[in-house]
Amino acid sequence: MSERKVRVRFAPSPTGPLHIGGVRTALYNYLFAKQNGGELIFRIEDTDSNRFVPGAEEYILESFRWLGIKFDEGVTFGGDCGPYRQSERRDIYKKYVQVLLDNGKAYIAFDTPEELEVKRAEIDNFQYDASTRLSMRNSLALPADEVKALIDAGKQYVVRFKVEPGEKVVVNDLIRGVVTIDSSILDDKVLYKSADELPTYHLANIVDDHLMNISHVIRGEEWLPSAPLHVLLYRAFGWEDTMPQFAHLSLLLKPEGNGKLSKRDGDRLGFPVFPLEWHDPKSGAVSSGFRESDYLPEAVINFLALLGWNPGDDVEMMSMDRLIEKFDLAKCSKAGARFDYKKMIWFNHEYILQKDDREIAEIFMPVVQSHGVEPDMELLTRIVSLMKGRVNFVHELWDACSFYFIAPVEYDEKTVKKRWKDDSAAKMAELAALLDGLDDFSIENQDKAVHEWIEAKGYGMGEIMNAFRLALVGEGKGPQMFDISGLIGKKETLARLNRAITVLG
RNA sequence: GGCGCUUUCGUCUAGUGGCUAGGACACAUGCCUCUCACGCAUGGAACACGGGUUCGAUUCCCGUAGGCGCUACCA
Repeated sequence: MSERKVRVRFAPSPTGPLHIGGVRTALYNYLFAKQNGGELIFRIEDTDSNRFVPGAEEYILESFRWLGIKFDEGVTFGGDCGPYRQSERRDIYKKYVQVLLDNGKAYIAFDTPEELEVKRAEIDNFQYDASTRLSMRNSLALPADEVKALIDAGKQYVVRFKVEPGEKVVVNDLIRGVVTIDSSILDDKVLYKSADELPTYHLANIVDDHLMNISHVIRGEEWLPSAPLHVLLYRAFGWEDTMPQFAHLSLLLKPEGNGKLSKRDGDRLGFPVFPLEWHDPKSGAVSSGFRESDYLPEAVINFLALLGWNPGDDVEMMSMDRLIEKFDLAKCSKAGARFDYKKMIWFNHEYILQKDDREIAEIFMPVVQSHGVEPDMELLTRIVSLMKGRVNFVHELWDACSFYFIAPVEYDEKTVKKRWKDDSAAKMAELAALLDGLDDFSIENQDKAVHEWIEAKGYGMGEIMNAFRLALVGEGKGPQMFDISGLIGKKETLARLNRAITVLG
């Protein structure tokens, strides 16, 4: 391979929300580009006007913004190889289709989709190829004047690639090694449709990758069967010397059962398969997204990076910079990877742990506010530092720590039974009096005073603290007691204590 | 059906001819402890099968079986 500048692309079709598998493909492209000081191009492959979904392009762009995958060039990013939307490149494709027609690598076919359907119904495994093309209605079988007449009459046609049979086509894949297929099994693919004056994927893809100086094509495994066709296309254009290197990534599979990961799996098992929430413009259906489900983008990236690739050491927590440094196409696994959403939850937990308390508090603040509470950021940050280790998602923090803001109205029955004894009220009254007498209500001072009191009286640590906890929290959970009383303050602590004494008796 | 890709613990994977087959998630147990968690420690758990090649195969080759993908005027 020559020392060509690394240029890769992510080229989705705007047909709906970006699937998580597509996100991983984009991520690998990004990592590869950045590692090699190259560029990542964002191209929109909208050659099928029937499948266009409004809003999809914006959705995809917003997804990558959230995830921190940055493009260097392409739709909305500019660059010298534009336009980057295939629907805006009609003239370019038209020109190259003509090149193929002129050098006999392609031909015009008039068979309608309906006619082909009939043919397929009649003949088992019918394929439009060297063995059948002469019996079809095309410029190879028909006299030249008739072809011209049909075109002049405005008859719709397609341009098909003329695949020469009996040739071993070799694809050198960066992940899978040498893949060889016999050109005889390939069909004469439609490259261009006169009806909408647009090419199909195969032609547009090759022309664009060539014109945009793409050096490596990193894409999903579903493209592997058509890679030989693409090689043939590069050859037909005489671009074989600058043909990009291919790397076909394994697919993402269902967490359980058979098949590839689908939206249904997410719904069934309770995890998203899209980066952002998606509102389908036609059906109005809403699909959940990782962002709205409270996943941190770092966790999604880290998890996805390790699904089908790993650096070969035991380090799993990796920042984007680290991933860029360590990524290696040759270490990508060849077999499909099941989507282990439990591990992703673990990653989310780890990233909550790793992030600054303040940063988590800022994410948490709107959740708190939605419950009608307006804490100051300092207090919330302290609470977060005490509580964040116990949750997998930021929003779970509310259930874990709402007692800091809202006094218990009820007391958990089981906990009362277990922790509130006949003499608890009396002891809590003593504790209340003791705390009331403290001028210094700091956590350290409370801790000292209460311990001395417990020791002097010969009380059990557990009986005091558990009853105290029940009074302040309403149930048997939470951090160290003085981390609660100290933060809610003396007045609130005494109020909760007194209420428990009254209510529980 | 045809063609291609693929196959190590339940899951993600390390491994590249000789290892007690390593790590992580999940699971179980224990420790910590004023509760619940976190955390920490420990444990169970895998080379799909059959032939070769070799002194020796998880590792190389060939089959079989399973899995996945493609087989459109969709990408």
